[in-house]
Amino acid sequence: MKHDSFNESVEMYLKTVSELAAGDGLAPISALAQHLGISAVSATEMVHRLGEQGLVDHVPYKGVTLTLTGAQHAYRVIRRHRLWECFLSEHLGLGWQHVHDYACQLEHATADEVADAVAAFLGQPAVCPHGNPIPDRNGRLAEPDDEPLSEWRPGDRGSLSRVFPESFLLLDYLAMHNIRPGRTVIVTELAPFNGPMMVQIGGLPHALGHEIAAHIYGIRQNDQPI
Amino acid sequence: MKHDSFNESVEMYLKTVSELAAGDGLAPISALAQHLGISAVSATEMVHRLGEQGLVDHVPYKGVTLTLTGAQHAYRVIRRHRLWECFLSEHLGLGWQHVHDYACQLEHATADEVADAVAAFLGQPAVCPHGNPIPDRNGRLAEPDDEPLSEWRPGDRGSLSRVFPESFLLLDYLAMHNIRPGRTVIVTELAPFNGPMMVQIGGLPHALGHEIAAHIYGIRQNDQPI
DNA sequence: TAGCTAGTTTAGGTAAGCCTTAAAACAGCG
DNA sequence: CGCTGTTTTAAGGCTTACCTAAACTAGCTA
Ligand SMILES: [Mn+2]
Ligand SMILES: [Mn+2]
Ligand SMILES: [Mn+2]
Ligand SMILES: [Mn+2]
Repeated sequence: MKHDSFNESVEMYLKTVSELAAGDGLAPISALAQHLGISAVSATEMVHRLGEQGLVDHVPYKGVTLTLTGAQHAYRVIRRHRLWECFLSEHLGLGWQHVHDYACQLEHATADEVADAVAAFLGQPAVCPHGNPIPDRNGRLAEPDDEPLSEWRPGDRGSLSRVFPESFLLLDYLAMHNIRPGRTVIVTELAPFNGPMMVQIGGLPHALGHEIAAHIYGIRQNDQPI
Repeated sequence: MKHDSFNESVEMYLKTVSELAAGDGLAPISALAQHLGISAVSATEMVHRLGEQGLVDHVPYKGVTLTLTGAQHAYRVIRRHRLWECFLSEHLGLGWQHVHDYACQLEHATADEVADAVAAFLGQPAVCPHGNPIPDRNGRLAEPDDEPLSEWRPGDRGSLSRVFPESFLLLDYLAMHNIRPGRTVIVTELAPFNGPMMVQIGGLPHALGHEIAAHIYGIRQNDQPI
């Protein structure tokens, strides 16, 4: 193994590819660029460098995937990120919507020994405050089997599991409306003409736009009693 | 106020100037360069840049001091550093000699709100695990009135207050010999020909070289009972 | 099937922070 | 006053991570 730690920039690329490729498996460079707030040209360039280092595979004009090595490093960063989120939220009392950004800084400045010690301090938590699973120290990540609310249908009921991907604007909105993992949810109506999804969360009615519904995941339990 | 946060490089320069200028008030560029592990030419270059930004004053051929603005930023970094040290050492159980280096990474990735929350979590500690004072949120630092052991004379007694400046090799050595703030100390002998200083620390005899004795501070209490 | 367009890639360029080597300027000392 | 070692300037380069402008696909649409 040549490198063992990378700089912030590389880590953010790997993390972002991992997030964007979570669904279809191929992260378009434009999405990468947009997500990282840089130009597509710069992203292409960086992807080449990462490719030379064996961290990503690039299919020209199609997109980027992580290699095994790349994925391992990405998961290490994600682990540190989510562990810090737990600490900041549970022990420092910082706001649910803020800890994501604070952790995004700390994740690049955390030695593995520190991450392990934080994990022990927290009691080896399984998920971050936003419900996303925390990889173990070997970079193994339990893929949750929930579904975005956008795929639920009227009548479906269950409980919210996570918000993904996380972004301040979305988290802030959800915090304001008291929407978070653990809350019960019932889909009451799907407005026509691609309109919003009407739901009840924790007993209160909400209208969720497409964007939002696609980023909130839940576990359907239609057979459960109300 | 133009900037509010700086990058790691700038922060390390400011912090290092603050440390080196702690005594005489003027940090020679050569010392800066050596401490940061870069060439003197590069350090000069960077000092110019920092000067243009109003963070340091440079007296050619003499050395560098912090401006008021520069000092404030330096103390903010030092505050974050020492707060993290407390947390890592007291709550995560990481070794006294290791936390300095871990904190040196975290100090550049910590928002002020996080630092304040850490301080509150820790109960507003006054000193780091190595005995050095923690600046308050306004960057005010209580200068301790202790003296390096190198200035003590045979017969002097008191208690260790701090290790300064901190470096892994020194801290590791001290940890190995159970020498740390709070321990009682008695100077028993000063070996001739500039030899080592013989002391008793926590009841055990030690021979301290010049380097080391100059970096360990204590408060003399010759009038105290043994 | 040719043409368009959105997305992608290449070409060429910038700034920060580093580097080395060499020459010039200075401080402190004898 | 002149020597000597330290400090600074000068010159030329390197790497990383960005940029804009221009050329180029891929894949659809007419
Ligand atoms: Mn980050
Ligand atoms: Mn999270
Ligand atoms: Mn540092
Ligand atoms: Mn310390």
